[in-house]
Amino acid sequence: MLAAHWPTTSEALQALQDELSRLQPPPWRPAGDYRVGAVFVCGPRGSAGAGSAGQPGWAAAVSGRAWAALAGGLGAAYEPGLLALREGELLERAVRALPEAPDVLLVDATGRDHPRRAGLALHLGWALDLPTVGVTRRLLYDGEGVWRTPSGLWIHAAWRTDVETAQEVVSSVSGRVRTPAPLREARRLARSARSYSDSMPNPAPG
DNA sequence: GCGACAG
DNA sequence: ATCTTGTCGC
Repeated sequence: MLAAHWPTTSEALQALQDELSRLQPPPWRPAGDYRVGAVFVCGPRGSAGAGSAGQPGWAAAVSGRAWAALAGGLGAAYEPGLLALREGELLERAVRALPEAPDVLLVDATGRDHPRRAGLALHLGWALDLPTVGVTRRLLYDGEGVWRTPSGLWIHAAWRTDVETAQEVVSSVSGRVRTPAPLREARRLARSARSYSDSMPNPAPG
């Protein structure tokens, strides 16, 4: 139910975030051969700042060797604490387009480090019923539930994950480069989808 | 009034 | 987020 997962007003989102922060889903722990996926969304090339409601967007998700990419619409303009209004639905659709879900999903967003303790990484995990880990360049609120990688990224406990699990998951897919491999791949695919759209003729009106 | 503020 | 520019290290 996409609509119920992603409110379209800040009041409704804040109310949902308050509810999500109180949930206590069973913790997930890495075991055996587990698959780390990732999802990424980007806006139009050349756009900067907070953007605006209704801009086009592109999202891609990866899980092992499988991937999916799609074009869609971004929601509201970006506002700190309300990123779900802008990116939530597109992220969910990209992950659902995968032929098989990963065991745990990396998301470019925070988890407990949020004014209402329910950042987009946590929210998306709830919406997808999938354990998630947040990965960001900067903190949002107060650094609750985060671990800092040697390369300076912030790793966030999110849906069904604590800081230790988040660290273990990210470390298992991190190599020489700063960004964890699945996230790099999802980012590459989303931007590739954007380039493809840019190369296509405009759709006929009507 | 100013800057800061996940992406 | 995205783009540009510059700098450092391999």
